[in-house]
Parts: sequence; C-alpha cells; structure tokens
Amino acid sequence: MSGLTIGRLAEATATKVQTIRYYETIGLLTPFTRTEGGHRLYDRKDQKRLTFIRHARELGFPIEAIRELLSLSDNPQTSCERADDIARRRLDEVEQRLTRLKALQKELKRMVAECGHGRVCDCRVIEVLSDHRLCQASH
Amino acid sequence: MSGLTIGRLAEATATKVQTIRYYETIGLLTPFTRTEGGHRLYDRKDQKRLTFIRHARELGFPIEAIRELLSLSDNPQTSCERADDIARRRLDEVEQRLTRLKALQKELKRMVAECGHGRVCDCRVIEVLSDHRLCQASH
DNA sequence: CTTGAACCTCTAGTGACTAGAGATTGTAGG
DNA sequence: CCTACAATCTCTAGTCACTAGAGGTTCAAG
Repeated sequence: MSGLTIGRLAEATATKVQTIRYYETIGLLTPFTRTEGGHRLYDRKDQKRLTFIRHARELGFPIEAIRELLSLSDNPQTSCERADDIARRRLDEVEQRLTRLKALQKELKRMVAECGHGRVCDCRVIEVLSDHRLCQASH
Repeated sequence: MSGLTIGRLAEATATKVQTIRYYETIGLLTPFTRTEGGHRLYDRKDQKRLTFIRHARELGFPIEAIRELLSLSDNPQTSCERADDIARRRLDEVEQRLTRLKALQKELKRMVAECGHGRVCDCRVIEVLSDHRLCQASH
C-alpha cells in the first residue's frame, strides 16, 4: 500500500489534519486516492503541493493568491509576470503593516513607560486611550 | 430633543453605523435612550466611550481587553496594574509581529528582486515557495 | 401630508482555520 | 479470527470583528 495517510502527511508538513481536509473542501489539495474504506491517501506530489501551500501561507499569501500561484506552478511555460506581481503586492502589504505596527509600538511603549503604577484615575494607559490627541504618532 | 442619532455619532467618530450597533449587541456601548419610535439616541458620555473603544481598536486591542479597560476606566480608584498589564501584553504582541513581518519583508524582497521576469519554470518566486530551504530568514 | 433619507431588526457572509460530536475503518496483539 | 483502540470519516458550528443586504418603519423638511 503506497501513500501517506492524512495523519502522516500532517506530521510531515507540520499541518493539522483538519487544515488538510479544509484545503480539500476549498479545492486546493485533493488526495491522489482513497482506501476502500474511504481514508485519504496522499503521494509525494500531494506532499510537495502542501509544502508549497504552507510555505506561501507562512509568508502571508491569501488562499486565492496561492490558488493562482499553484496553477502557475503547474504551467511552467507561462510567463512569471503574474507570480511576480502577486509577490510584489504581498510585499507592499507587509511594508504597510510594518509602518503601522511601528507606530503602534511607539505609542504603546510610551503608554507603558509613562504609567506610574498607581490608580486608574492617574493611569497614562487609560488616559491616552480616552483622548487620541495625547498620541504622538499617527495610527 | 437632546442626543445624537446613530448616524451623527457614526460621523463624529468615523465609525460605521453597523459597527456601533454591533458594539451594542456585544454589550460594549448602549445608547442612553431611544426615541418613541425606537431610534437610538446617544449622549456625550456615550460618544466618549465610543471614542475610547475606537482608539483602543486602532491600537489593536481585542474587544475583550477593551471591555476590561472600560470597566477599569469606570472605576478610577482601582489600581491600574491590570491596565498596565493589558497594554504591555499588547506591546509584546506588536513586537512579535514586527519581528516576523521584518523577516517576511526580507524574504519577499529577495524573491521579487531575484525574479528574472522570464518563464515560471525559472521563476524565483515559485521556486522559493516550493522549497523552504531556499529561504534565508526564518519565518 | 407627502417624500425620501435615515433608521429599525434579522440573517448571512468574510478568511482561514479550529473544535467537537458521533460514526466508521484500520491495525496490532492475543 | 477477535478485540481493543487509535486513527479516520463526515458534518456542523464556532472563532474575530465586523460588513452587507433584505425588507420594513420612523423621522424631519417642505
């Protein structure tokens, strides 16, 4: 009997069993076959595909982008312009988030640093939250 | 007739009408009264409360944390230790995300930079996604 | 008194999983 | 061959913080 069970595949790719099944329901990853009893069986190709999916997810690509990247990957002769495009868009997003998070970090740091550890009525954390004008960074 | 309608409150706080209603269903913000016909009416205190909520959301505090911060704010004589704690936890989260996003940024930048704009079979984007070992940063 | 904007409630959808119930299958040991 | 029991199956619902829309009612201006 060749093929990995869903449990083994989950182990091999550090993915939860339910997640793998979820990818099947949304049409991202179908097991190459099933046992007579209905258990899923995956082959090496499936495993590679899942690795690709997980890696892209780790980099924060949304499922729909991954769907497109997979279909590009399945057609190696096509131009890689779209892949490039998708990656660049993701990079833009990441950079926007970075900018925002840095502003948040600054503000939170200041709030925490200025808290005198006394009562709520004197608390800088509560005070700043009540009044945006007390913020220095824009967020 | 005193008080703001939901629409005016929405305008004043740059919040969507539905979002304000949502905050009511989860018990975060109740209008101080209603018209005979059932329309919500908000007062200044409600507006301040919503401002607090929105500001905290902008800083990424989850609703449950905001609920607690609000109740602290309503009891100014209590110690601000918890408020401090919540803010510090949020700061930790933000810093963790920053670290991760910086790693993603690095990896995506490299992917995009190394793409030769040719065919998919030679595409660095696709190649890196297929094989995590090609990544330099851990993510 | 009419018009039409603003409001009402209720339900369902988003993204990417995650959790659990209740039933079936696979496999190792006896 | 039988028995445990782990692993798997399907199906449904929950997560978070909204967002969108249907279908109906109220309010304010003219």
